[in-house]
Amino acid sequence: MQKGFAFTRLADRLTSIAELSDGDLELLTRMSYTIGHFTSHECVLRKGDEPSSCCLLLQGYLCWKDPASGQITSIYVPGDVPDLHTVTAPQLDAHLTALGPVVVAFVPHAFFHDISSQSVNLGRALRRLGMAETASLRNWIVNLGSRDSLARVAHLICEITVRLRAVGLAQDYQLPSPFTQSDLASACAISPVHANRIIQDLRRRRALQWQSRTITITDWRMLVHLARFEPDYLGLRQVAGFQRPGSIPSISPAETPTFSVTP
Amino acid sequence: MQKGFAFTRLADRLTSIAELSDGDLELLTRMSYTIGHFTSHECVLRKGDEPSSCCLLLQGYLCWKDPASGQITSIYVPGDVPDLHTVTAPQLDAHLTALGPVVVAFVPHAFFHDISSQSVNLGRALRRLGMAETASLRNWIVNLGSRDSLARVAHLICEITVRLRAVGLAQDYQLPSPFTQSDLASACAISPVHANRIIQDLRRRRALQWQSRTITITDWRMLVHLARFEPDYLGLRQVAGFQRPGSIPSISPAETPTFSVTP
DNA sequence: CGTTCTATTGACTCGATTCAAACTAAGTGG
DNA sequence: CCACTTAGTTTGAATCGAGTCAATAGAACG
Repeated sequence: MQKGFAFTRLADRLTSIAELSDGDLELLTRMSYTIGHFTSHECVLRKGDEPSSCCLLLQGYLCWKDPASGQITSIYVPGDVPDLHTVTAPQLDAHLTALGPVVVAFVPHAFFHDISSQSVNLGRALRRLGMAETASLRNWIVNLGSRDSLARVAHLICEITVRLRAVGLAQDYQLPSPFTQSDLASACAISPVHANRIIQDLRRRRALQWQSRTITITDWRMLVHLARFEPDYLGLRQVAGFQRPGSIPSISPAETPTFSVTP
Repeated sequence: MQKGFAFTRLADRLTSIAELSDGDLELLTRMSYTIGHFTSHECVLRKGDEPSSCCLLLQGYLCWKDPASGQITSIYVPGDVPDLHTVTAPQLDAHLTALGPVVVAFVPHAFFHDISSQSVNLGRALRRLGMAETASLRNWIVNLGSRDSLARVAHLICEITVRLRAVGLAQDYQLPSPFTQSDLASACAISPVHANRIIQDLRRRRALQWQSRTITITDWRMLVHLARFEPDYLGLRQVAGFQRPGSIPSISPAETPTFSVTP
């Protein structure tokens, strides 16, 4: 992993939700961190911990998991800082768990204090990062509450795809899926058996493939439609294939790829 | 409604999650606001609005409601500021709706800017308010995802009760319920018919009464047990009848009232 | 005093869970 | 490199919680 990788991840993520100046980027390069590696289902942080640094996710997926029920309450992609809130309130009320192999950068709380005091703009960007999280939680409540299991699974896959693409990953609508179907089930609040049936359904509809730990979306439009996915809530400045309300549509239709079904 | 009522509500709420100095309280008294009244199911704010003030709830209940599905994603009690996040990102992605008659104070964004720049302590208290909200959302995901409908309803009632008591209301375990059973159903993601059956079940178990727009909890322990309610996530400094982990139990058992069943 | 909203009840249906078993892929150590 | 072990996926059958529909009863409101 090349030097400055952590910087790139964080810069990409912040840029996806806010405009950063050259000065802001310069501040970000001063980030100090230590690297951590974790294997699937390993706890990066445990309920009750009071860390003095934050986890910047560099590679793989993390999730918050309620220890008592096993319910997953949110999922993170590279560039995310799942425990950013520990800067203000350190105590954790859930396990931060790896979904597949994971690489993180532990960044001292002080860094986030420093950059928000040195740049109003970065401070706001970090607050927006937190608010994007809140919006995402609300959206997930709507999902669990109002959509059937097919739509839930489709929605989760749509969300992960768009978030990966927002930081330059999954450009070709292929995403690593190192997590198990049971993990997916825990996120969608359905049984593992049912999750499997839903995935088979999505395969049968030729919306996606899922093999050798990779999901390949073969019909993005169908998936979006099944999920009734509207990515506004993610707070992203642009989403390929979607127009933000009130902004001038600047993305050509060609940006939404048309897939051929290759068996 | 007496003068300074809005101050009292906000001060009580902030005190429930953080210690405030006399100077902090002095700052709070400088709050300027205008009063608004709303009737049941009326929208206080609508999706897409970009308000320049926040809603401090003085009386009644408010909720965020997803317009498309009708799903309620969170409920607020007096002292709460449901749209505090609009200070940083004004655009709303849901309707803020009254559950029964409501009185709010509209407080300019500037006030919150001012107090957080003038008192580090108040700034942190406001951030904690936001984080209590996030924790609450996560908890609600766990509810929808992992508990059956009886536990969900019981949990919601437990949460509302504890939050009311944290700001000095519902001292006698009686709480106003100006909302309908359908509202409750929308929050718990169950059908109105089923909500009704759950409530009857709770009545049959003699856990509570619900009549003339009032809920009377007749067996708090049973309700807590049915809900598997653990109020840590609310971030309150003290909860009567519960000990905070790591703190010295300072509340005598007598603080948890034993109820006689009065038919 | 009727109109409207809310609560209640029963019958039927269906999506999703559970249980159990078989099958496959992925490690691990001899 | 194979035999063994473990983790993950797939399938079918039985069951159950919750939803829907429809009709009635009751409370609140103008």
